[in-house]
Amino acid sequence: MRNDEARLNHMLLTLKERGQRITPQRLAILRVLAPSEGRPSVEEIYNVVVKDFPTTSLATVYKTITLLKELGEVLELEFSQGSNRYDGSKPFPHPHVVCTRCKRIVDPDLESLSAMTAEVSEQTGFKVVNHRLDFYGLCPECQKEKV
Amino acid sequence: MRNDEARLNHMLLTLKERGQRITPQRLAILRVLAPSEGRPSVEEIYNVVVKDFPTTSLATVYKTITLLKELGEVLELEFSQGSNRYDGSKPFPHPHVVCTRCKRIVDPDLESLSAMTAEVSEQTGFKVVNHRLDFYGLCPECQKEKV
DNA sequence: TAGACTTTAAGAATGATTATCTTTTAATAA
DNA sequence: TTATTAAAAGATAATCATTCTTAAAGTCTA
Repeated sequence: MRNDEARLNHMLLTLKERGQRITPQRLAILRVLAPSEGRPSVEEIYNVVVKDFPTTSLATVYKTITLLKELGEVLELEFSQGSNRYDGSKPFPHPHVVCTRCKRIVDPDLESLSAMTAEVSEQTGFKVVNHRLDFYGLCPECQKEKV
Repeated sequence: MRNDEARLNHMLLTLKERGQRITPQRLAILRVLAPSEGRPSVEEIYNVVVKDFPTTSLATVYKTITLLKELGEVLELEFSQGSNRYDGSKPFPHPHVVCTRCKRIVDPDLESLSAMTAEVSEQTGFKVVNHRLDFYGLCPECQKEKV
């Protein structure tokens, strides 16, 4: 997909601008994160990268992710149980819809989001700068399944 | 507050109905959870309970929380770093507004919520059964602070 | 009160993440 | 191209919330 390539190049540019080195391991990690299909966990990224660079350490993946987070080039989806997941494709806050059965994640495009953010500010006086909006339920396919 | 007492009684009733025992430790835990001011962590609940029952174990608090979650009497707020927090006062999904500076949490009453849920269903075909809607930003007081 | 079953307490185990420390390497300039 | 050097990688230990295990204590019922 053309878009993934653009994301990869953008991430590379950001690293260079900040004086960060482009190592083979980092490039391999970026290649996994740029499309971010399935929003991989650190473990999953590691499993891909280790095929090409067998000496890669989990610590390297963790450190690269931390760097990318600081640069605003990856979105961390936190889960208190199980591992966190990472989206390098859309590294800004956005709503998710998660199927609790097959674990599929969809990014809806919600017109009502700006209205809700406005309502939050108006009602609480908060200056909203970030959000985590996740909806959980059954996707169309899983609704058809019996059990 | 009258309301806290009603919550406590409701929780006790639920436990009894399900054939669960009301032990002194459990009662002490419920007393902390019913008002849920500050949405305490397991550690914080433990620190209160251990004053009256010095032999109490952290495991007991964890097990009671697990039981209450199963009975739908407490809402778990997950955080991948730091501990989870628990709301026994409003044990159903509801939006939060969190101050990233002073950590204060406010429950807004959002009219736009039903519209957004409808938009999610319409657009994705998901049957939405749950959500986690958290907004992060600065509360009015913290906006006034300089740094 | 005895017996059966729960719950508690204490500490070990787990698992994701972070920290530490040594070795290796990418980027720069001679 | 090579030497230099600060950054990054790799290996492994440490951390910390949570879960598990097992034995002792408590609760309820007959």
